[in-house]
Amino acid sequence: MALSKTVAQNAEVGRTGILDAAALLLGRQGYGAVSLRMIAEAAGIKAGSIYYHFASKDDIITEILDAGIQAVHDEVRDRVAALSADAPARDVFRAVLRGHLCALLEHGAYTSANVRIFGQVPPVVRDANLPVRRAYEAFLDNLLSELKVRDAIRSDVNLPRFRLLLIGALNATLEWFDPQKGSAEDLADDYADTFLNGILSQSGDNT
Amino acid sequence: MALSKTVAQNAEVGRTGILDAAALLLGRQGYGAVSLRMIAEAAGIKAGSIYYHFASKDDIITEILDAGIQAVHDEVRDRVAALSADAPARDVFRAVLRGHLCALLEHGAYTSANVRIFGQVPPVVRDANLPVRRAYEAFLDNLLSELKVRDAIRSDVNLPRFRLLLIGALNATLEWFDPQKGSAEDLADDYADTFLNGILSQSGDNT
DNA sequence: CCCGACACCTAACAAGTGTTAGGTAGGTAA
DNA sequence: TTACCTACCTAACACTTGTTAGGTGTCGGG
Repeated sequence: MALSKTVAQNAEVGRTGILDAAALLLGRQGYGAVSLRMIAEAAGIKAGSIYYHFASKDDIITEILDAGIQAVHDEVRDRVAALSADAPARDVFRAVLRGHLCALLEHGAYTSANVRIFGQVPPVVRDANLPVRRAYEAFLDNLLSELKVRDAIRSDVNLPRFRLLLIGALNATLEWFDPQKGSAEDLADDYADTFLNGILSQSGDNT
Repeated sequence: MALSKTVAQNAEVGRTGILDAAALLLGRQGYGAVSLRMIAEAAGIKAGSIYYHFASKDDIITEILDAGIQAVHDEVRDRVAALSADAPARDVFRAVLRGHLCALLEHGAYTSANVRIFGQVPPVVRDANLPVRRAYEAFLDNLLSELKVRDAIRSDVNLPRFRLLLIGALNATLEWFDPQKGSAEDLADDYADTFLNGILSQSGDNT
């Protein structure tokens, strides 16, 4: 049966083929709407065959969730590392937002899947994803507190809470972002300005 | 069968009893995880009986989604209307955030349900909810553009985009907010300060 | 040539899904 | 009393779900 290679639209097969197909479907349709038979068809195989590579559906989900976080984490880490050690706070903050948004919006079926389905999966799966998630959060907290020590961020800003605000706003872009109406990097820069400077005009009637 | 009134924990019965039970479950477990039999049991009736009040499961969902948006819209509108016409921009903005967050986090099984499941429901149901959703968005856009005309918001702020950023950040609080660690109003004020002033320190090394 | 190992398939399983048809108890009105 | 309406219940329908057991073809190594 080596002739039926180019089934459907997915050239990749095997373990990674299943994961790729599943991530794509989950990111688009959500956890509950995607069945193993859908994943199998998208990957070009039959439902039962999935169990040769994975022990259960939750097994697939777990792996996708972890890979999703890891992808953003890596992207952000690399972009920040590429800056010189004494880069201005503005540039560091921009790099974080650019990395997160690009990983989420441009590449990253896994990242999209994570943001979309994390709130829908059974508790067991969610818990399995927490360590990777916590690692990324800790990374961001460290980065932000460095900026605070440098006196670039106001001292009255509650950092863990701001991190939640930030990630929430960034992940929400997934619901409406349209790559044809502007790049993810431009959006990131715009968001960065808003977070850094606020929306209040300096000259206004502000008490 | 008038004696089996106080079944389970739900005193309300009939149409609104079903809606209340469904909203509570949907807000906690998500769309895919909640079945009609679960809703029925929580409402103290049997699954088939639901079809006396509703034509389908999607019918229930649609009604809950609409009520969820309407609740936030009303709360925000009332709080803003309670201010004097020439109230400072800061206060108007605070009122918006307080209204939205209180409706979402304190009262409002319907609101929580909306935020949680909107991304998971079938397209037909989502489309049915769009008009109410658009009305709230238009209301916010009007409010923000008034503040801009008053020269309280910087002229280079892209308002529709900022509204998306704002709502995204507010709705995301649902995932982590814990009422025992602080009130929704305090959180709203904190968020308002961040959005209005930004996080950048004035004295810093900012180019 | 034979032997496994690999990567898949077929067919079925029990359980759960939304949904429907038809029945029934209790109250109201004539 | 009779008739009717409301608000439920029972029992089943066709279907989908995750999962499993056992079978099949292909391929490289001995």
